[in-house]
Amino acid sequence: MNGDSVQVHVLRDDHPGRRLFSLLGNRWVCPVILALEGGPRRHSELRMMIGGVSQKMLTQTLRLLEEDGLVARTIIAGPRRRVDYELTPLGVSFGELHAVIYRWAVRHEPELARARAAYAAGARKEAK
Amino acid sequence: MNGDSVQVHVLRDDHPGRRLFSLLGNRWVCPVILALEGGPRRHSELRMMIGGVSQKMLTQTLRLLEEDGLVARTIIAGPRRRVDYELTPLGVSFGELHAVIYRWAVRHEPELARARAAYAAGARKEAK
DNA sequence: CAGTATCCGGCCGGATACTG
DNA sequence: CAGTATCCGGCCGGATACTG
Repeated sequence: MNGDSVQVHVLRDDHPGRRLFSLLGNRWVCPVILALEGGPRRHSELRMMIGGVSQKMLTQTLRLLEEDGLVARTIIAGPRRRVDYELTPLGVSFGELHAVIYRWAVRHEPELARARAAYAAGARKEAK
Repeated sequence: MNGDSVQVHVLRDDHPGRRLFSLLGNRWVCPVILALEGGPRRHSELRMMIGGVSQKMLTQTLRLLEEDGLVARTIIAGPRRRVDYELTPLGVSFGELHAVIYRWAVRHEPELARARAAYAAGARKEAK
């Protein structure tokens, strides 16, 4: 609630939210989280669910999420080895946060589109 | 609420939230928004408030926010020309969203730290 | 299948010099 | 002051080849 106390911390490079923000900005983090909301998935299943992701980027993203404890990786040994990925409770909570942001985006989409159109149309003329 | 409908859209490259997420991940967007929550500021004031930002990055970030209608740029002509930046109503709303994310980060910080420590300590050994 | 290992072009962001 | 214009190194992410 106190804007000042938030400001002091958030302006620093290592504040608690920094890593979270960069996680949110990551191209594949949100798609992966969403794909996992339906339950545990294997690497190959995820690749098919998420269009356009390369094998390297998918592995990299999964490691990142694993490191932050949002995703758990389980190896099931046997004649046909398999590897499952699933959301941890923390990952589920993160998914809810994601939904909040997404809803904000959807709600304000018209305003955002209008602003961009105005800017592109040359609102910058008078600024120049 | 319906996870499926969100999923369908968010997996695409051009969904409404995409741009917002990349905005949140931007290194300087949040610091600038926070610095502007105290009222209109000039370029040079912002540079001093936000440690470590270069002149180029500050200008670039302000243009980005201006383009999305989160920040308004006003030129006050006169013998001593000056340029003010301030949050639009949309920008203020965005700041509130930011606070929600920040609070999530603070609340879950202990869990995140624990997960990272466990990962670094070699939770990956058994995975290898 | 679920990765690791390389190569490699493109973009991002910092430093520096210059302008109305 | 509030920028624009360049240069330039480093990292990010895709493509490709190889492995247990």
